Amino acid sequence: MKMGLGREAIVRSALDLLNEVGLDAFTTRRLAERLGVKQPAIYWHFRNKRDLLDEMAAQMLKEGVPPGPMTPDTWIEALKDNARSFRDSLLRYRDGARVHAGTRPDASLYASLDDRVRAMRDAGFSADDAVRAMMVMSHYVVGSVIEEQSGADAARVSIESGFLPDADTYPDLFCGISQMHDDDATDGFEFGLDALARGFAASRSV
Amino acid sequence: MKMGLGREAIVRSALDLLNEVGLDAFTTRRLAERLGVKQPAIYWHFRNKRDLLDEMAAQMLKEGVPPGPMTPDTWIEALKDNARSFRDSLLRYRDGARVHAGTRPDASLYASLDDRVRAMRDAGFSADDAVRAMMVMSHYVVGSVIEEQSGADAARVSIESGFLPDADTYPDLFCGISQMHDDDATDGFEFGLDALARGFAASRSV
DNA sequence: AGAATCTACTTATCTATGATAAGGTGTCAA
DNA sequence: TTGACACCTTATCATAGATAAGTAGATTCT
Repeated sequence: MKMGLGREAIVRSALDLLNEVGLDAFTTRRLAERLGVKQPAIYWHFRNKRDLLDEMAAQMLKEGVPPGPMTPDTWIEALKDNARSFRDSLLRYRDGARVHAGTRPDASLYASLDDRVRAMRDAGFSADDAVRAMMVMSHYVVGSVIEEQSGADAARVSIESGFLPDADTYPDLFCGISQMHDDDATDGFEFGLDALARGFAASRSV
Repeated sequence: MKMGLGREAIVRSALDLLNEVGLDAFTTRRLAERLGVKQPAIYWHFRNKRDLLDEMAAQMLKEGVPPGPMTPDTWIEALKDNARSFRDSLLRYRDGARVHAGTRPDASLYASLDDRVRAMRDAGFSADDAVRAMMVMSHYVVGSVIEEQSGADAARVSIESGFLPDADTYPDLFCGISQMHDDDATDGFEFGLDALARGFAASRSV
C-alpha cells in the first residue's frame, strides 16, 4: 500500500520550513522540494496556501502547553499562564504571530473557552466581562509577539543596533531604554500581563 | 516647470487605494494606474514597496490626533487618550494595523515619547517601567486592531455569521458572546484599556 | 545659442509566486 | 479484467515586484 504524504506530515514539514526561511520566503515550491514532490502536489491536500497556513497555525497551538484548569480562586494565575503558553506557542515558530493573525477563529477553541468563562463567572465576573477579558489577553499576546518577531520593538532595535536615543535630547527616554537588557521582551510582556491581571481583578470588585 | 508626482502625492493616493482594495490587492500597478502613470514610475520615487508602505504608515500616524500633553497628574487619562488616537489612526485605513506592523520604529517618535516618560517618572514610575508601560500599550493597540481588521475577532465572527457557540454545549461562552452587540470592538478595547491603566497605577503604588 | 545634464518618466523584460487543467500511475474492489 | 479512486506530474497561466535601458522635456553650463 502506498500512502500519500498526508496533511499532518505536510504541516509538520511546513512548520520546519517556516522556521528556516520565515513567512515571506515560505513558498509552496520550497515546501514541495523539501517533501520530495512537485509543487502542485500540495494543492491536492490543501485548497490553497491560506488553508495550509490555517492548519499550521492550529498545529502551533496544539503543540503548546495545554491550558491548565481554571478554578474560581486560581483564575488570575491561570489566566496569566494561559497567555504565557499562547505566547510561547507563537514564539516557537518564526513569524508565528503573523501566521496566527491571518487565521479565522476555530470552533475547537470554544470548549476550553467555555470552561474559563465559567470559572471567571464563578469568581465574580459577568459573562461578557469574562469573554472580553480573555479577548483582551489574546489581543495583547498577539500584539506583543507580532512586534517582537518583526523586530519592531523600539527598545530592542535601539539596544541591538546601538542606536540609543540621544541622552541629552531625550534624557528620560534614554534612561528608560538603557536600563533594559538583552532579553527584555519577556520581562516587558510580564509587566503588561501583571497590569492586565491586576486591572481585571480591580474591575471585578468595583 | 513640470512637477513630478512627488512622494506625498503618491502616498496620499496610495492610502486611498489601500482603503478601496485592502492590503492584499494593493499593488504597484494599480497604484500607478490610479496616478495616470506606468508601474515602474513608482520605483523612481520609492526604492521598493516596503519603502512606500513605511511612508504610508508614517502618514497614517501624522493624520491622527496629535497626542496631548501628559502631566504628572493626568498621566493616566493621557496614556489612554494616546492609545485611543493610535488605534483610531490604524482603524482609519483598511489593514492599517498590518501596514503599521511591518514598519521599523522611527526616530521621530523619540521626541513625544521622551515627554511622556518624564511625566510618568514624575508621577512615580521608574524610567524603565514608564517605557515598558508605553510599549505594552502600543502592543495592545496593535494586537486589538490587527484582530479587529482581520475579522478574526471571535465574538464578532460569531455575531456576524450567526454562528454562535451552541448554548447547551457551551452555556457560559454563549451567554457572554450573545450579550455583545454589533459594534463591540470599541467597548472591548476600552475594557482592556481600563484594565491596563488601573494595573499600571497599582504597580506604581506597590 | 548650443551642448551637457538632470528629472521624471516609458518600454521591455526578468524572475517568483499562487493556482489550475489535464494527464499519468499505481492500488484496490467488484 | 475492469473500473474507480487516490495521488502525483507536466505544462501552463496570470499576476507580482523589480530592474535595465532608453527618452522627452526642462535646467544649467559654457
